[in-house]
Amino acid sequence: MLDPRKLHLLRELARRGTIAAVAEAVTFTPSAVSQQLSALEREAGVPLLERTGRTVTLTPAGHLLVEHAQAVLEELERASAALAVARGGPSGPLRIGAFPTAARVLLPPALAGLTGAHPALAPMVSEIDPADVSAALRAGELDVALVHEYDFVPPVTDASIETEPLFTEPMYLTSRPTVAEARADAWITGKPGTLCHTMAIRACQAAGFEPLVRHHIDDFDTVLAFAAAGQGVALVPHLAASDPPGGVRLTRLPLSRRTLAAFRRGNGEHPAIVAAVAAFRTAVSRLPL
Amino acid sequence: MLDPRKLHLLRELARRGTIAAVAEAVTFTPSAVSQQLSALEREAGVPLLERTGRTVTLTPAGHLLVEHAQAVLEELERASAALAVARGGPSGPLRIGAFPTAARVLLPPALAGLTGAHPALAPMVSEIDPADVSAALRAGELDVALVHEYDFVPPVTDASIETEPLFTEPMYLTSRPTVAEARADAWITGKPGTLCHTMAIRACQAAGFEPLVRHHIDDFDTVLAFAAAGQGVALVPHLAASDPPGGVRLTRLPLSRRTLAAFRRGNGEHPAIVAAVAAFRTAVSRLPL
DNA sequence: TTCGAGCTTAAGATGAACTTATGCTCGATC
DNA sequence: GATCGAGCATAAGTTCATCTTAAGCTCGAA
Repeated sequence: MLDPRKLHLLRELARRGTIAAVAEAVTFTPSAVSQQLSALEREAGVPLLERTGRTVTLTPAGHLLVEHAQAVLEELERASAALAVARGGPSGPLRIGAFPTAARVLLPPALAGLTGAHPALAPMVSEIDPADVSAALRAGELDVALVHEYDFVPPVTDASIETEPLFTEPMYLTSRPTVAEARADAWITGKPGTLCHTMAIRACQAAGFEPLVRHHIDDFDTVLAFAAAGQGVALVPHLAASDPPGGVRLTRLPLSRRTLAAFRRGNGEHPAIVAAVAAFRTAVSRLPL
Repeated sequence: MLDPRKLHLLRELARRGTIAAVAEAVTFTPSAVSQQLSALEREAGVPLLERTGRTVTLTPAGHLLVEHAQAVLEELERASAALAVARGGPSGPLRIGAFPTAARVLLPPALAGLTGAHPALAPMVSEIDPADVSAALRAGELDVALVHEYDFVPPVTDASIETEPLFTEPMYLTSRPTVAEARADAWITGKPGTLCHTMAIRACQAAGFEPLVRHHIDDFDTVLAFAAAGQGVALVPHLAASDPPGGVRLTRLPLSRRTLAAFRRGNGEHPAIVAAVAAFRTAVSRLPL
């Protein structure tokens, strides 16, 4: 019988590309991952990995098996969710990931509602950029996460991750009426690698120029403080723009940001996930949108 | 992560009813099965088995998990079948089960065709009564089996077994023109527990009487020899009735028997299964029906 | 050429899973 | 109503898979 643990490693290899990265994701040594994949290959009776020097690539058979691995792991996830239902209501630890603004604005009321309704539930929050969420979910480091998508930035499609939209908010530009007019300005964006950084670059490119990025700051309150001090222009979402510091003009742009809840496919019926998404929704409904 | 090996044991327990029977089916000791199921229960965090004295019963949660176990094991079966395809064509051992008449009439030409077309395939045949087939398939003792169904005998429905119909043949009665007229005769049926035995009993009950069973014989050639010797009446299928011994009158009845190929659900795309069913079909097409 | 990143293999340690042995519960039998 | 056997659980020990550590190999970059 094929071992789902090995199938999981194979799937991670397909996503991350190197054995070392897989090992880091599952907190094994590369040696262990290598051995497990070799064993899987032996059981499969057909080469799954192609070793060329110090790199590995999946063979067509390897890719095929990844598809099936996906289906197997999804069914196992469903089975676990069904057991959680049988255990009776949400309980135990629930690891929540959230981008910083959500952690500040959305999570406090959501968590209050969540633990109020389900005292046995122990939510644990980690700040995490949306770009890293799907890997963290797959690795089992998170159970549910708040992520966002921007226009211009294609949403990450991952067969093993499912999302539920929560709300949409408009984006604002500081100091200038349009992005095009900020062509010569210094820009304040998120740190490289974050979605916010990508979003700002793409928005400027869409307006026909490459932005001059001077500051990399993730926290929108700090961003606004910098803008108020004349240190540059920035794009901020509605939620972060409700109470701008003095001297900061905000112009609403025809650009929006969608916030979603993400979780492992097959885990959507898990009572803790259901409860968390419900709590997110009621918190959203009380947001100043 | 839930262990599919343990899920398999739970599914077998649901089918067979006792831990001892499961242990026998998988050639473990009852102790091992008991320990594995206890471990599964611990991981599930909810009681799956109810122990009352020396018997175990599945709880509702246990039954629920069996449903999911079924789905998981089916996906694993699919993955294995996909790997067999990737290995390139049918090869290796293929364990075939067949009821005696099929083993004699159908399998010799079918196996000749099969090994002719796929020399790397090593078919291994075991005679087995259709009543025992699904258990043997689930336990992995067989990969594919020839079974039959009778009118009057409801087909065994097993969520983990899939069937493909091969052909239908009429049934014949020895010595008498109708079943009702054999009310007072001595009957020759299959051994108790076999489908043929059940079928004969039910056919007589449908005609309004309980048969007087004197002989229990599975082999239809022997049955016909007994009938020729005046030892009783019997129901025989068309395939076994092509060359009746002298003195045996055969009357065709409005009663039929269906022969099917059975295999584990999810395994239907396995190249060896595909090849075997194809070989069965060509052998059937050359049968005197 | 050297360094480092990445993969593999060998060898040892750890833990899961099996067997054997034993005890318990309960229904059937004498 | 004692005994027997079927059925399950627990304890203890063994075996085997799986992990880590350690070392070696390959290849691209400095």
